[in-house]
Amino acid sequence: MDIILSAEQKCAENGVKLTKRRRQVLTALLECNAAVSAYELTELCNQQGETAMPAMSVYRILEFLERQSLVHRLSTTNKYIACSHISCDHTHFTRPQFLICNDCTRVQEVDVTSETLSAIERVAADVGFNLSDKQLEVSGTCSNCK
Amino acid sequence: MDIILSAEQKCAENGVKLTKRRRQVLTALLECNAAVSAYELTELCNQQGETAMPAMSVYRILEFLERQSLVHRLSTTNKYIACSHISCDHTHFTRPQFLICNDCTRVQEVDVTSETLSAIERVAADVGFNLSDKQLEVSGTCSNCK
DNA sequence: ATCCTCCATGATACTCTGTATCATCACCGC
DNA sequence: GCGGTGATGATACAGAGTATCATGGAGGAT
Repeated sequence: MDIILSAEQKCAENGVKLTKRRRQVLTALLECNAAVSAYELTELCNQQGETAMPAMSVYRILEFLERQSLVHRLSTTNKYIACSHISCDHTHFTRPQFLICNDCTRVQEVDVTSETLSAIERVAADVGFNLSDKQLEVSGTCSNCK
Repeated sequence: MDIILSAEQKCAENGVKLTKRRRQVLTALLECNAAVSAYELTELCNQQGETAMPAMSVYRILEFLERQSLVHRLSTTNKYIACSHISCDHTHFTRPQFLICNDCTRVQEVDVTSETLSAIERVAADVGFNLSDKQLEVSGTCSNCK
């Protein structure tokens, strides 16, 4: 698991710590390799875990991991997914974009061209909006489920 | 309120009825002129209402109104907003797009060019996704809140 | 080493959101 | 009137997320 090592390093750079509990949550999320809700993740932690993981902690830890860009929160489904760029040195200059499969709930992190994003930005500017959060979440059907 | 008349007409065309209760919910949503949650809308109905409006009914009625394209559901915030095109003959050839203000929660329904949408579609196709629901919800700061 | 402080975690209770289910009611065609 | 169909009422419950206070543990200053 050198993804965890990369994550630890990133945290260190930001002056925060990837504690045992946080590592446990991140590991579980990486292993399930899907978008899961906070409660599903709680169960996953408890299945493999020695000591019980309270849901409250999972919420707090997910919030922490999101601030470190180690996980992403999908607001359309209220689920969380591990960032696919933890171990590479990818920095999110644009916000991450997601394709969500309606059938199997698989999630794919993708890159939308900056032209597309700025096109959306222009439409927003026309009606006086400043876009803050440029994360797009679009649902559809993935290749497996067609 | 000739918006209600237009809504009634649309329903009639689809062979369904805009009952008293449904009209009541739609009217409340139109009057508050904002995106509100199902429970907030329930309260609004009960404030002005003669007979109590149960939350369960509001959920059912919102689902109905959404099928008739009279209201839109914002999945990022779990809120509902009246369609801004009820009384004009606008048909949603593309799915509606929304800008959501983080500060005042104001929502603006906008039109994104079909080129932009197809750019997103292309990115999706590259990784094997078929987009089903092309509704975009992007958050930012509106002109009033800058 | 000891104490203190700060932050992470544990534990509990509660509110808000949404759904399942069954009963009742109103309208419409026959 | 009768029966069928769809809308609404009522209740209970499951799930999601938050508030709050207590406890624990690593690190820093003395």
